[in-house]
Parts: sequence; structure tokens; C-alpha cells
Amino acid sequence: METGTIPIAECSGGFDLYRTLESGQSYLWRREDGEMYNDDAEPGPGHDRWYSTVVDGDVIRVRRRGGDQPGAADNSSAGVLEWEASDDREPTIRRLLRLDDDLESIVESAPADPFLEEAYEAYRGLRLVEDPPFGTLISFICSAQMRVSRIHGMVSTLARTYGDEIEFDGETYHAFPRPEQLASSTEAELRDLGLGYRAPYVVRTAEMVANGDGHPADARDLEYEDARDHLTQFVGVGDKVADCVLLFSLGFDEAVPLDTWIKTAIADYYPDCDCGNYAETSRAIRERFGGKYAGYAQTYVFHYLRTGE
DNA sequence: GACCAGGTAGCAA
DNA sequence: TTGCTACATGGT
Repeated sequence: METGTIPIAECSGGFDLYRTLESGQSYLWRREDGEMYNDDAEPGPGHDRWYSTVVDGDVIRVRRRGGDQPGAADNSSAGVLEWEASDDREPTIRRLLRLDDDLESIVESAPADPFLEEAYEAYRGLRLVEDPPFGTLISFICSAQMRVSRIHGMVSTLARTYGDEIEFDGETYHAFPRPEQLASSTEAELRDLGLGYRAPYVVRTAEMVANGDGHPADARDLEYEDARDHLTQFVGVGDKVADCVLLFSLGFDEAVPLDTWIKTAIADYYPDCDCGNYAETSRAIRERFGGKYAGYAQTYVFHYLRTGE
């Protein structure tokens, strides 16, 4: 087993592992106590529990060690990110958790907007993630009209039921299923697992990817709005889910998914951005949130409103 | 029992 | 194009 540490002081703008992984953007990590996204088992931002995920068949575990406030302005006392894997996976971890993003500059370059500044200030150290595209696609197909804790539960169930079992450090982990593994499931099975009306969407999209009709990663090569349109070819994927996939797995930092919370924010704080349809409203709020990193702003606002502060 | 949650597909006009 | 409406499920 390989292990290592990454000083959080090296991460411009800090790094808050808890808020990064439990802010509703990733459903592909699991917390060791199994209580991730459980608001009743809220461990607080400074906890040091392990989180694990499986990438390319390898288990990766990370946790925060030492330090005071994870997003403290005084970064010198920020502690370290400790990791374990079967090989040297530090480069993968840096990519997945976007540790090399210059978060300080991103926050500083955000528009001078009191509401936005409040959200950024409240959750310093929250970074976007870069999750694997297929798992992200299925996760957000499942997310329709669902609370984040239940989305995480559904994704975990899919992994347990259809994903590869992987032994690491004496414990069994489950990879997120490959397209062909999910494509071999049936709508009835997935309904039994509690996916509800999303069940046929998941099966049909998995079949499309398994058959080679398309892959979410193909959207990488396109311009932002074309990429969004491209992703809506998958069943169960509309503009909003497409934006989530672009933002949380394909590096389109300008994407602003218009979900119920952001729509609330638009109604309350940016009513002039409501253009009556998704594409135009998206364009308006994207501009209001500073363009290039509008998705970062979106993620902070989403978390700020959803967890209510 | 309503109401709500990181919405979308299918259909009518 | 735009504007309904049905769709599962569990928590408050």
C-alpha cells in the first residue's frame, strides 16, 4: 500500500474535504461511517474520517489530518490531506479534488456581489470535483426530484449491486458499475432498488453507452452550449442534468445548472436574469456569476441556500 | 395527508 | 417552439 500526505497550505484558497465531498456535487465517494449526507449524523467540517472512492479499479482513501479550520485564511495551520491507495495515486487525487485550482484567485475574481461574497465566505475551501463522466451521468439522472442524501443512497446501492468488488486493506469496496454492467440490469430490478421512474432512464442510457452510441466524455471536445445539447441525447438527461455532468466531471467551469435552489436564488436576488426559458436564463445568470468560473459560484450558492445559513 | 426534493419525457396546441 | 402533466419515493 502506498500512502502520502499533501499539505493543505499548498492549496491556494484552502481545501475543505468535508464540504467538497458533501455539498451535493459528487455521489461517488463514501464516508467510512456510512453516514455521508446524513444531516442527523453531521460530523462538522473539521472531522477526520476517511472517504473512499474507486477509480480505474483502484481504491483511493483520503482524510484530513490536523489543522484548525479547513478553509482558514491563515493557511499555515490548515493541516494535511492524507491518502492511501495501492499505488501512487497523488496525481489522480489532485485531479479528482481539483487541488491545483487557484481557488484564491477564483474567489477574488468573482463579481462584487454581496450575496455571492457571503456564500463564498461561508464555505471557504469548497472545491469543485472532477468525477468520472459515466458515474456522474448516472448519478444525476438519478437526482431528478430527489434529496441529496437519497441520491447518494441510490448510487451506493447501484455500486453494491452491480459494481465490481475490490479488496483493499482487508475491506471490500465497490466500484461504480461499468456501462455494460448497468445495461445488463432491467427496469424492474432498478425499480425494486428504489429508483422509481428513473429506472428506465438509467437502463436505456447505460445501454446507449455500452453499445457505443455515445459517451458523456465525448462532450469534452465541444463548445459549452453544444456540449450541453450533446449530453441531452441520453435518456433522462435534460439541460439541468447535462449542466451538472459538464460542471462536475468534464471541466466546464462556466456551467450553471438551474435547479430548484438556483431558481430560488434567481427569483430572490437576480429576477432580471429570469428570461423564461433555460438557455437564455442560463446565459444571463452565467454572465452575472462572472462567466468563466460561474459554475464555482453556482456550487457555493447552491450549498449556501440548501444548507440554509 | 399535503408538500417537496440538484427534472425529464411525451404529448397537445 | 412553448406549455402542461405524469412520474416514484421517502422525509417533514
